[in-house]
Amino acid sequence: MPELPEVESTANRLRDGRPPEPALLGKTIARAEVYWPRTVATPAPRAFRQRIAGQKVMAIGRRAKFIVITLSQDTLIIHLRMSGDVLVAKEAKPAGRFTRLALWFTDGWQLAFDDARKFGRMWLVDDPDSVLGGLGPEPLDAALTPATFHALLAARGRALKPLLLDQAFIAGIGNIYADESLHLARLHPLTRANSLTKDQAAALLKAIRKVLRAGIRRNGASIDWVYRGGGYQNEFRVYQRTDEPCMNCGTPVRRITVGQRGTHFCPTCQPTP
DNA sequence: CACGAGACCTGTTCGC
DNA sequence: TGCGAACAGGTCTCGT
Repeated sequence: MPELPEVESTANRLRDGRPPEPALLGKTIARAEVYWPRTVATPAPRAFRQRIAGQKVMAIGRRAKFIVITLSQDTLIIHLRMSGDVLVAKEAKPAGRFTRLALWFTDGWQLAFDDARKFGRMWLVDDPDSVLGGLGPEPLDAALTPATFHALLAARGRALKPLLLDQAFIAGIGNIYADESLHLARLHPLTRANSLTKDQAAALLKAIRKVLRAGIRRNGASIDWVYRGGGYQNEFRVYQRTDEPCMNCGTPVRRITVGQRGTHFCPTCQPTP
């Protein structure tokens, strides 16, 4: 489901609250229940329940597509993968059909992790780097300059689309924002990374930032039942617009498969390399 | 290192 | 209406 903008929006919602949901910041976890054991990547579910009880929520943020919840002792890291969602509800709310894990706070609220496809994962670790250590740079971090980005691209012979999806290369971009970025930058998804000029690399970075920021502004994209509340789907340039006219030139948007992912592009604006 | 295929999972939508 | 195929905001692992 979620990419950087959706995870950012979700992390903000948990941290600050979004009526009627209260903020989780400052709450203390009373207990946890694990309904689908594989949801907890580490430690084992039993140890997870014991360790997390009594810990207080000190901070909530995002790194790549991970929600990072800093607790008084450990760090709770959540990845929603394709269909995960976190819901804050009153204690009385029973576990739903898709609830894989729940945390109850001492003040009577609960955090439910729902995930139809069971791909989502959680880690409770004392060193967040043990989970997040291998990630590439944050695309919105000003420390990533156009020159640096060009150098990173120049070192890779891969096609742009799979490279943008590689979280070790750059963090947080998924299938939607990869396609949207490449269209905005007018680059074909199969263009080799090391063939980009300095200007093209700068344009790609700029496009990535523009679509991610627009996504965040709209609270992410909601394209089916999985993630709700976003509005960015109304601004899609190519994603899920197969055969519809390109907004630049009117050419029908084409859909191909790249690295087993549906890939949308305009054959005119993004000519074959 | 690059790349494709298969796993992990279940729900919705599409085509006949 | 029914039924199978295709498809889905992700990532890991294995073989070439």
